[in-house]
Amino acid sequence: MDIPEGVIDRLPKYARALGQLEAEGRDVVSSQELGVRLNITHAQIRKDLSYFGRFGKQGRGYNVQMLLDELRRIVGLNRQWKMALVGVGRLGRAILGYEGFSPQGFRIVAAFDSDPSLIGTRINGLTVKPVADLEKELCDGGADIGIVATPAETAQSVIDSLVRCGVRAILNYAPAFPNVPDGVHVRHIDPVLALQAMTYHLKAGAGPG
Amino acid sequence: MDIPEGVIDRLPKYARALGQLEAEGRDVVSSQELGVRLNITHAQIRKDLSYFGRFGKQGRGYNVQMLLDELRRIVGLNRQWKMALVGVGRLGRAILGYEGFSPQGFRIVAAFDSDPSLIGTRINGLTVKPVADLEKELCDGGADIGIVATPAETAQSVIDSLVRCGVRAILNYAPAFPNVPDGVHVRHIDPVLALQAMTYHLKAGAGPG
DNA sequence: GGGTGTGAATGAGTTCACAGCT
DNA sequence: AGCTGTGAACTCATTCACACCC
Repeated sequence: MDIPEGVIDRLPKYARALGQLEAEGRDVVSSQELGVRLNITHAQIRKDLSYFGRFGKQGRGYNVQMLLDELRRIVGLNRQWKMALVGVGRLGRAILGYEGFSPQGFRIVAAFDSDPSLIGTRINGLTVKPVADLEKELCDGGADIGIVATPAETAQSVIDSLVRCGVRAILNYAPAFPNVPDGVHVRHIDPVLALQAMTYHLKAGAGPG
Repeated sequence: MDIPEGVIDRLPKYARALGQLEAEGRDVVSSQELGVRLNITHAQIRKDLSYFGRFGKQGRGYNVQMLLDELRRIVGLNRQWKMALVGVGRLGRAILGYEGFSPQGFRIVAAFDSDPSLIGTRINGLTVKPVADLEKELCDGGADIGIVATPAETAQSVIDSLVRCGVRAILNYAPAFPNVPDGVHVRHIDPVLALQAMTYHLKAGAGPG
């Protein structure tokens, strides 16, 4: 069975909202209420969940704890993921210092850079290694996910290296669109593109859209 | 005429690629070649551009400089945009220090926080102001775009304030999905959600998808 | 009554394929 | 020959609406 990518994108949102509901001590939630929290229609939520099973009770809704457990299992949030960071410039250091990853099970276990003045330095408990050693260090399954925070010019070769090491998921902060083989997933974090997509609407006038 | 959002998202990518081609000294480019650079089909590119006009020459392709100018005009990249940052914690300071905005015409002109120990301090040439003064400071058209880097709990109220000041575009780094009126555009930067959407595929096995 | 699960209907977006220009 | 621009075909995703269950 093939699940639309849009569905996959929403599952973590559901999990996050359910985590909040759990923290609020709620036992049960309806697709309606979940939808209001996330700006998603209730029909959409039920349809999405129906790809994976029947988790609700008619007339009642979903058990918060149970649905949260199911979603964590489906999305793969019930384990630790090891990440390798490439590029320890200004942006890379901010990523290393970000406290939001580890509570969600994402841990940066290696950091690489090409700048000799950075190599060997310790940042947040991690020693920066030369990017030339990336494949040597990582190809024994050292990381599940790659984070690329290099200049655009080097992103493709870095990603090629990561892919050769079996990395099949890449979070790309570089302003570039590298090619990857089938089965490798890339997500782009690009605030400038996000801003530019919005300026189109700002420029166009006050109307919605 | 109503333009699909996916088209709007791709226009800045075209502009970026054309900027690179220009820097490489290229005069002409085909939809085919542009597509290879961006992992977008040539039919898609031609269709996207056709929403706005006829910019190419059959048998030849697109004039790089001319198409770049047109796209900049369409997307609104040919002017300066003023942004207000709310939340000057660890993440907010990284955003203030990011060098990628100003070359693209995006300038942070104000920074707000609720932490008394931050208020009044200068960061990157900007004095941090109390978030309580946001509407007073901004409602005279002080900013076109809001950047929200607060905790999830305060994101909604901050965004409400920004919207009351006429801000119609928000770049949201907070892990929250606030409600905004029609005509206000929100883009979410959420690396954890991006990672979680990928772990679904990692967990599922080695196949593509 | 209230809310789920789901086939059917609708809608949106992408790809095809080709006429037409250079 | 080469490449654009675009209606038509098609694929994919969302919404509707209702049977069914609590």
